[in-house]
Amino acid sequence: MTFQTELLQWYDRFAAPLPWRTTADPYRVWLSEIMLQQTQVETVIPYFERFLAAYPTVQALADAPLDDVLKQWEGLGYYSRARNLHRTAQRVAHDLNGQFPHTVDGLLKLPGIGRYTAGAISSIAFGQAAPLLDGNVIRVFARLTDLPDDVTQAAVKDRLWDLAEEWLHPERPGDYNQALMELGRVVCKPRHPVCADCPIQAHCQAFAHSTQAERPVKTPRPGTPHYDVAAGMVWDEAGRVLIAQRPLDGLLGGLWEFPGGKAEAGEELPDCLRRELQEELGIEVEVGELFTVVQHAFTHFRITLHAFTCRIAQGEPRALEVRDWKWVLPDELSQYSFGKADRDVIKALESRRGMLF
DNA sequence: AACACGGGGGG
DNA sequence: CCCCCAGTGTT
Repeated sequence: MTFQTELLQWYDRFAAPLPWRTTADPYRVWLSEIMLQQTQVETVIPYFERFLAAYPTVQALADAPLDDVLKQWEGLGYYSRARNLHRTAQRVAHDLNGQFPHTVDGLLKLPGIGRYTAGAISSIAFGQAAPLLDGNVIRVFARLTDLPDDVTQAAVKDRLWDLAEEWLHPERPGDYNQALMELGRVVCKPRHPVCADCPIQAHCQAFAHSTQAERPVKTPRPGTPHYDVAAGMVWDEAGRVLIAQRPLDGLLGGLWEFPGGKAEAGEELPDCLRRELQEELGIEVEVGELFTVVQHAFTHFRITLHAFTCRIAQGEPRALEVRDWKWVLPDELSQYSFGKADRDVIKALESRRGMLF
């Protein structure tokens, strides 16, 4: 029996009842696939449920303000996904008569849909014979073939894409693709693969050679740099705090923050904060006490965020290097989307306010 | 081809 | 602390 047949039999018996598997509705398949990019299944499930309740159709999503969509996305990361999701919803709703393209080539034209996601939607929602390759499939294939090559190299990935196409199950491409990924998630795991439970163990070259732990081969990534960041909690006479919205492009694009920025080499944090608030908002501030300190790790660097209490000494805020700014009451902060580090600052604010009474 | 882009989970 | 994750877009 071919490994494809055995894999599908296993999938038919043991497939997890994930919320996006209840129907083949292209909208649900698309939404789940965008959320699942670089994000684990367990993390996605609650976001998917909430998002679908807020926006039951692609039309509803297209009609929503981007700020609301970003608020729904808050905490999921890679916020360009939310911006592209919104753009694609508007394209589908307004230009494509509410219908997603069925083919890989058609889907690839939409923002946020690359080779993987186009293959996933095309095969799962529309039954097209389209291959896909993600981190799970790379690992499964690298072990099946006991691949000694570095899978972080583009040429090696190209060969794995060829393999994905060659090995595709023509009658059930969507189920086969999902079965491969599910096998990688629950059995052929990165560490401690459960080979005893593997339905295609008999086909696995790495199992035969006992090299599972050494596959796939990857070049280690370099260590991440660290930065100190100063942020201002600028208060006015009415007890409101100043928040700024980041530009749409770049890190945490479109999210709100307590304004500030990275300290330059040798720069004192209060000096850094005064400089940043002058550059971004055109205000002169008086920097007060250190309110709280938060550690946070991004993919490519780590930060220590130092949040200072401030007051405006001179000037009114202007949107010089920010998309927008607002004075808000502490109770209103929950209406805006923030990155994790700033949410930790807000958490410290809430716990300290509770202690006052 | 290399890099930017979040955050949570697990060893 | 490290690595991993249902990748995409830009340069």
